[in-house]
Amino acid sequence: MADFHEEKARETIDHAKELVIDSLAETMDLYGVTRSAGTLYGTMYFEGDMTLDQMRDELGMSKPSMSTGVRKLQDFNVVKKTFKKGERKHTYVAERDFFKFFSNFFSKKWDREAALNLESIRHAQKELLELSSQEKLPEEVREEAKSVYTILEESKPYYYWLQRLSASVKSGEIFDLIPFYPEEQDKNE
Amino acid sequence: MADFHEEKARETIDHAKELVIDSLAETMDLYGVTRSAGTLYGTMYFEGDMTLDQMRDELGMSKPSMSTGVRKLQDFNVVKKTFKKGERKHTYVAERDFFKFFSNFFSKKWDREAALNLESIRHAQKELLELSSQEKLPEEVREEAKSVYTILEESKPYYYWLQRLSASVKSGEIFDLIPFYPEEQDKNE
DNA sequence: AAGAACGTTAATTATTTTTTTAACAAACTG
DNA sequence: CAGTTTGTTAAAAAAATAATTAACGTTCTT
Repeated sequence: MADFHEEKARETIDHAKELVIDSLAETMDLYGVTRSAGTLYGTMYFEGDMTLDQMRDELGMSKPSMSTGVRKLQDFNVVKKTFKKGERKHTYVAERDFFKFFSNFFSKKWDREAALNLESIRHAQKELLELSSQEKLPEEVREEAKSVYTILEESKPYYYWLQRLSASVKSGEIFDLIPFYPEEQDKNE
Repeated sequence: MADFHEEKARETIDHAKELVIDSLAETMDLYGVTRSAGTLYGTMYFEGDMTLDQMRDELGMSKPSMSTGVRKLQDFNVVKKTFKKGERKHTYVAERDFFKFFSNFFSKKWDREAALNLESIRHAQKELLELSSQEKLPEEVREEAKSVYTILEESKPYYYWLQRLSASVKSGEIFDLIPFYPEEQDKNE
């Protein structure tokens, strides 16, 4: 009888976890992480260190799926390989501090966004500049080239800002500017 | 002969735009926006107000695709419907200020993340609390329930922080904390 | 050194997502 | 008010993504 209750209780705990795992997965889906990777993350979040085999058992999926899922999460900087003494299988651990999750995840994305777009802007402006110097071209075309050049130039401050935001998030400075707890007033105010 | 040069020049301008449109699309892909929606955004970014037919012509895709693409971008808060006098067709405009793009896009996502997870945590904790009060259960199970409850409780500050970050981004306060231009020193420093 | 355990890669299959064509509904025009 | 034009919804086709099984290479064990 106690076993029956105990069994039901364990199911309830698992259900509670699943509720949260699902919403974590949906959350990550918002940012373009697939639901299954999100579910894997959520599972690791509650479970702690896991081997690929444990993940397979827990999620009822194939091992290669776990392997690729883990790598994807590593790419997002939210899962790390751990070294567990005397354990032959590789173990992985999910970042359980959501502040660090946020830092790792977004600083990576933002850095990439800035690098990617600044690079394409650089190339585009180079081409446009060559046009502007060709005096044979009709004024209208040169104006158009100049105009696009300017639009691109004016977008640069955003990417520089994004890089600073990323740095602020990486360094933790952002948590001074916007503190964890509201009562933790900004010292500078 | 001038026409030839002019034609080539226009192609070069288009190519320059495409370079940037592609990287904008890749950027948006980073955050889970499909490449085609990203390309549509990029096109609108350079083009300004556009009708669905113009988009179709520009991208060489079907009109329903444009319709759904535009709606998706509207859902992300980065495209708005515009009212153009004497124009029967609907027109849409992309947010060209990347700071506003950032604000609109991420505040929406972050608000949703917080709401979603706080809600699931609420439900999960309710279930766990009921277990904790059942004194018949083995100590071990009650401990487990309590432990999961605590983990969830401790994650809440993150979501509250995320809501404040979102508010800060929505209000523009973030741009005081992390200024557009580095030389624009924080007044409070 | 041979065999087993483990993880990854490759190829195939399955599933999901996206795109298109076709049908429809609403709003405008004369 | 009949006929267009415009935009969206629905159904079908196409394309892209994800998952599985099978094969492989590496490392550990004995």
